[in-house]
Amino acid sequence: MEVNEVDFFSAERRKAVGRVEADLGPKVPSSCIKKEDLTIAGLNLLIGNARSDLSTVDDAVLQADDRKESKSELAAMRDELARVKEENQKLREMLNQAISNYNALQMHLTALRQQHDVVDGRVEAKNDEHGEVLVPRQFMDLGPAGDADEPSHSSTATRDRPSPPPDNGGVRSMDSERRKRSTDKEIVPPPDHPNSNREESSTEQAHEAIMRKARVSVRARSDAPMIADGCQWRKYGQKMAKGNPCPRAYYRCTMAAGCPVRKQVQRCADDRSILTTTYEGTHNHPLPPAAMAMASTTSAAVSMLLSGSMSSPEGLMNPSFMARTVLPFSSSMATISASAPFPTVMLDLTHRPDATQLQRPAPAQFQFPFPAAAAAGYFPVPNASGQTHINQSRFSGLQLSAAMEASEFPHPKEHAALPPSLADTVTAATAAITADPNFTAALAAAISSIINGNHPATASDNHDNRSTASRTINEDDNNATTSSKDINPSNTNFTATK
DNA sequence: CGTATTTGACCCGCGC
DNA sequence: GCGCGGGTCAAATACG
Repeated sequence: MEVNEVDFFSAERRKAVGRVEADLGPKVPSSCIKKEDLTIAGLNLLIGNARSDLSTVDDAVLQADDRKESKSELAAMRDELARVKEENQKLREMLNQAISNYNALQMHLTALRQQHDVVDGRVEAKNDEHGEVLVPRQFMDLGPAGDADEPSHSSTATRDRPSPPPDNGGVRSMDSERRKRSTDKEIVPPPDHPNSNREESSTEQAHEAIMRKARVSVRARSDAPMIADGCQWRKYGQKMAKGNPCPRAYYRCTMAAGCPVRKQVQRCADDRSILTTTYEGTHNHPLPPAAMAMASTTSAAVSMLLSGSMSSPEGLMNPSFMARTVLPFSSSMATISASAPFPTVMLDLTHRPDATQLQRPAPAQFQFPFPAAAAAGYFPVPNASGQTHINQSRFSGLQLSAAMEASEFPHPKEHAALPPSLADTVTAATAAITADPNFTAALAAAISSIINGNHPATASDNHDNRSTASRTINEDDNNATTSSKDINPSNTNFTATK
């Protein structure tokens, strides 16, 4: 009887393991790359199946665990269970690897679509030149390609090449962008397009508008003027913000001409060792691995916000739902705010880990702490309403060596500004967090899993950045030097360290 | 000399 | 309509 039970559960486990292995074979990620559309759906299915199978394994283990007591083969069963659990753990790691690959694949898909859209945009622009389809500039600005053909980019580049004469009545090109941005707040549907489905384009407009405006904030302790996130930035402004004696600095991504991504960096008024970096926009160019964390996080967060704000904010922002789904454990914080003016995700990396977290073994998977009671404000966020606070992971507990950080980001000029003592482990941790694709994968995959559960169609679509369409200006301006700088893509150290 | 940063001016949205 | 604050521009300046 006892032996039969063991055999039964072992058989069940083996069957499940077999299915998981079949699903998660090492060829999964690469084989899925070939067909974009099939890739996302296929991986989603695989991940879902794998999760289901792992649950079966868990159940078998638990049931066996319950029944084994007082049996004569207790010791043998324990050994067996230990092996089962170990195998189970390995399978989980495989699943996480698949999820990471899936996420990387999504980013790859995003890049491919961006390139595709650039081509489309140019084709469209060409048609316009021939007068077949006259699309008003304003429409172009409001369209899905919005960011890419923003006149702002001409102004962005005007630093380095002579500005065209202000023949528009002295209104700077950036002003039209600002007007457009203000229009975006109301998500005004675009003027009729001869070949467009108004409803569909309206939805796309809304998605694009939110994508464009969504922000990711990172709070981290750092003495450096700016955290290293793998991207190249140029400072274009600084302002004193009300209520904070520390100036706020404005940076623009210079890794590619016309990249719409910007960030603001400001020290916390209360604790000046805390640096708050707010990212806005979506990169219109492929990113080095070290820079994909923020981009992916932004994209995933926006997807989440989209799926929630568009249909069911309560459902999306239900902490227990998210806790069940993706964030089973945790200690420091991430905040997701869908409230005005911009949907914002804030990651608080300033909290020291506790001992248990430091001691916990670190399987290469995302384990975001997320107590259900984390609904009340834990750290100050401008938007006080409609927030969900997510207690997040042991990322804040990363204690990476300064040497690792240095080797990770050998080039960006911002590093030159870092204090000579790179022994600031918090800075290193921050950099690691923002640069670690595993973090990206963890957060993005977690968020994507929610999205896929609620809105299967939106997860990958929302990564679709069409902002590069019809971007034709200043492709060769001053960014050549910075963009040519080699960002060391090898960040496997972080994975190994964790 | 080319590039990046600084900084005062400007524009816009918003609240009153 | 006006003032305030946020965000950006672009000439001046600094830097390598």
